[in-house]
Amino acid sequence: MNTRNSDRGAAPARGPAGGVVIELSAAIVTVTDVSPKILLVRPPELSPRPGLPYGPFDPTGHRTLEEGLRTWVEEQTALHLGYVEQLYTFGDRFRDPQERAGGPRPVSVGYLALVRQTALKDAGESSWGDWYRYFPWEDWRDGVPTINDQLIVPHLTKWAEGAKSKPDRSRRRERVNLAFALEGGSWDNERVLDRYELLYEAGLVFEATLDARLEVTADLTTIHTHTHTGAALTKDHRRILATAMGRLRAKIKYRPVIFELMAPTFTLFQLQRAVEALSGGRLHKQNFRRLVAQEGLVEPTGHISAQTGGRPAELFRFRPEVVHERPSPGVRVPVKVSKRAE
Amino acid sequence: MNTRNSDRGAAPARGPAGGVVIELSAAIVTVTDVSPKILLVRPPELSPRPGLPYGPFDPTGHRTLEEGLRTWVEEQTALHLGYVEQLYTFGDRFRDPQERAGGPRPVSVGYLALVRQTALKDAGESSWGDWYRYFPWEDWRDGVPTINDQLIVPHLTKWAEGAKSKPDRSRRRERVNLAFALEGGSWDNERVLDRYELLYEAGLVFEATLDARLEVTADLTTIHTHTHTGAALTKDHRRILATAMGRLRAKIKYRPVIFELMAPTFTLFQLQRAVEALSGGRLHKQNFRRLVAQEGLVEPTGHISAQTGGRPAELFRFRPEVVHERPSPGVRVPVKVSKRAE
DNA sequence: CGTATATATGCTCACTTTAAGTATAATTAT
DNA sequence: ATAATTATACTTAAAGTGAGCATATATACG
Repeated sequence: MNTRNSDRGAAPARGPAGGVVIELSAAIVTVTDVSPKILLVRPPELSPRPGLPYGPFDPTGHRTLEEGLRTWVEEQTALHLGYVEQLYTFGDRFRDPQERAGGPRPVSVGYLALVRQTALKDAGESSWGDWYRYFPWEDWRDGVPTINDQLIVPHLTKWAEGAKSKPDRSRRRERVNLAFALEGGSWDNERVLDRYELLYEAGLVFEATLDARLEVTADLTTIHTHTHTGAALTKDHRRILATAMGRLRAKIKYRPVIFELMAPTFTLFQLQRAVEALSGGRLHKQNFRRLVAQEGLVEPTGHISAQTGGRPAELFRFRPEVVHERPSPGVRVPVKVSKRAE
Repeated sequence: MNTRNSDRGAAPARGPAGGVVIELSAAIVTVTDVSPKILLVRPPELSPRPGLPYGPFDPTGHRTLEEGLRTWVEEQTALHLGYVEQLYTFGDRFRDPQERAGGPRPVSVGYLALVRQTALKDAGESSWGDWYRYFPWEDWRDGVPTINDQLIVPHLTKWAEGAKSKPDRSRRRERVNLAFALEGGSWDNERVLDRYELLYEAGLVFEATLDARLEVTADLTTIHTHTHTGAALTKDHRRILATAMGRLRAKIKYRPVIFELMAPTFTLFQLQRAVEALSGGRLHKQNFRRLVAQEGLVEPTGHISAQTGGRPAELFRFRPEVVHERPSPGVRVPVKVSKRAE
């Protein structure tokens, strides 16, 4: 694999100083067994942090934005992208610190891409990382992450109370309650971006303190490195990843995209593990099988799996016809949070 | 109001020939009584068709894309935008015919904006148009539109059978069935874009035949003007509007955005009419009130409305607290299609 | 004044869906 | 053998949904 960060090679789309340059960035996701993975590339010279792969948009060569994305991804990696979906276009000033040095304004069109678990090794400049390494507070499969109660919620509460005006305080408090399921609220696993932005604003993620330092208005008393609130990525790539996670978590509920990540045949438990990995919660096993069966999402192959300790399971395959039968076929399961050790 | 199409005035973001220029286009939506409205501007010199308002993105002046949009909209119109949401970034080659004449590649970041029904008259170069004028096949409030059965479905079926290869035919047939609820399928009011793209590919909308003519590969035997399949808009603006409609129809089901379009107080029937207008279907009145009540979306004001023939109705207001109580508060109503005269 | 008509609102009821659990089957590890 | 592990069938209580009936309060019009 030869994924390269396009800091070298963006020339075709680079405008004049004061101009605009369009990047196409990709959150390329896969799932191996119980772990959701994101493709990351080695950091460019300036930054010690890894980042999402991205490439330039070539207005003379690329017929569409998506074609542009597919082209450079498949050129630079051995990956064939299956499902591809545009996420959001990011254009905040200084999302790339380079801009401060007089570079052009980089506007990034973010994409979500799904690839099946491959035998690809981490090679060259790219590697697969568990996405909860960057979002530890999002993994509720083993109960509420300790970091939430012990670090994040206390800090966010303090941050909320630290606002200057009273309405500001109340607004901050409400945002924190809503995003982190305080005061009787329930955890919404799709609000990944909301939560990241709160942490950013409160200075609890490394990117925030770095950006603040560059603005020379930093309050350096509360620097938190990646050891506390997940590993950092370059520029605003963690924000893009948050957008991708939220979108994917939402999408599996009403479109059969989960099967873009599965092998051609699979056991129901493997399917459940994949959904749980992406959703960050646990599912009720018996209800899960009833659901996928009665939604017509899968059909039995007749074969049974190689045993993995316990009664052998039947192998299933995706039923593509479901798309024509139901209005919005997906794994519409209530992702329940398991109470842990308490 | 002084909305201007930015064909005049896009200079700040215009790159060199072969470069990229970023436009910010807005689907500005409101609802008056029973009619969903979209803000349109007078066509630029070249086109006889109206279009969405759009303006340039100024990389030196605008801090964020959304700020850029708000800035030029509020400069050029008297409108204060309330809810604003990024939709999609459109970058297909030749989405603007000007590009063929050697202009820069225009990439358009589309936004959905909601404004309350205002007393604003159609004035100057902009006007409010009922969005079903451009999508007559989407309005099922009085049963399935005649155009669907009498014109669209027969033509699309013929188009599907006209594909060269057998798998192509089958793919086309499936897309048509799914999008237009054929063969026992149910109408999904969110698939606005899917349907528009089918009509475009089949050459049933005016834009398609125009674009084809410009490519000089047109089959001009099947030109359909706006009288048959809705009025046309400039460039790809009908596609952008389709995206906005689909997104809005989806969003009202799980976010209380409908209240961005209502007056501060309203009767439940007015609220129902607004939802029906956007959704393009009818709702069961009694269940609708039960739903908005038990979801906690509204609260009574104690006042009653000025009568409009019939028993006076109580006035309600939005309950903003609902956002903190439920995971995804919205008007999650089954938009049923009323069977008409059959 | 009385009747038709229109809208508003409360309530019932059958049916479906959902969350959660019990029970049992078929395998591996020790 | 026995414990542990995974698979799968079935039950049940609670909640939600779709449809309709009944009644209340207004206007329009003879």
